[in-house]
Amino acid sequence: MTENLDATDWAILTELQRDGRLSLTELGKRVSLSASAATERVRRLESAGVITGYHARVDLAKAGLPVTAVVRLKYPGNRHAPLHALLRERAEILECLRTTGEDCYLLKIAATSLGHLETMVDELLELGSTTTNLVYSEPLPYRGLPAGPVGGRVGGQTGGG
Amino acid sequence: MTENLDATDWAILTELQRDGRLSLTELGKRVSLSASAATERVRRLESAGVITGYHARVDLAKAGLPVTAVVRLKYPGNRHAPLHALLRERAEILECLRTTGEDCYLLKIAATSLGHLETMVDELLELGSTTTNLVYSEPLPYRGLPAGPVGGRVGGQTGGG
DNA sequence: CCTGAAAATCGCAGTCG
DNA sequence: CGACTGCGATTTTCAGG
Repeated sequence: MTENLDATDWAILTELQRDGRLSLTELGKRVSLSASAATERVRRLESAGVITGYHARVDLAKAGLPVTAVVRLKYPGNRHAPLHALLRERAEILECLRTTGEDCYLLKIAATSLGHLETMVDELLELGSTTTNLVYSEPLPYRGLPAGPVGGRVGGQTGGG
Repeated sequence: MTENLDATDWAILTELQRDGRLSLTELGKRVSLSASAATERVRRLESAGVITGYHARVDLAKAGLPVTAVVRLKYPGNRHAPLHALLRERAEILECLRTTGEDCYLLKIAATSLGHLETMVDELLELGSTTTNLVYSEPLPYRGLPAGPVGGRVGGQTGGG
């Protein structure tokens, strides 16, 4: 499952999470590898599915979406189709997690205004009951994963396949 | 606030959100601009703070963090310092949102195991009471913002302050 | 915003440890 | 088998229109 990443792989992941547009030459320098060696490592991480993609991050407020909210959706029954359709259709839904607990789904929504958010919530209310919380701020701007096989390997068994 | 983005800017944002490593040449082609014009647009979006960065996305499970959880933190009083310290210290905390509602903070945590998650939650319990939900799956893999000044400009006033 | 040339980078070979 | 070196193509960057 975990593709057995060594320290160099982790260094690469850290750098590319920090700056996804890093040239392979510069990346090589930072992890003490030649450009071609770094390239091969990166290609391997990509095809192994460890790196799933590279994306620009956009400031929501500056892009005209000053309202962010977290909506929890309590979804009776198991008919996922309508929700999935909504996820595809409404690009304002930035993220959707299916979770344990009373609320089956947790959605992160960006809106142009409270009115806009209200419209979005109304659409969700056709599926189930919702709990909405506005987002004041994001105290954790951005950061990648822990750099390396995380220190806290507590209770290590991840379910020995 | 919103830096007055035109259709071309939005096209650029869409492309770069989909593939952050797109060459400026290729980007130019896709938005019908010369490479240098595309470059200037991108530079402008970057320095205006609309594009906040470029990041590689990593598959959590493949990187050895198969357990993801959402933890809501009910934080009595207004002493933010200890939490902020924890956010800096613990890279397992992927995201932190300060929200309205009974729970002041919402955290997204990645862990190597349930035991590891338990340790994380214990640390948070020193700050306040928590509600934890495991994440089954993420039905919405990745997607950028809505392409353009969002259709639903409903109730347009974003609160004139 | 486009054209055009210099510099850097990328991708592909080949070769060594 | 994994990592370093040399050449052609592409891309980036900077000047000028």
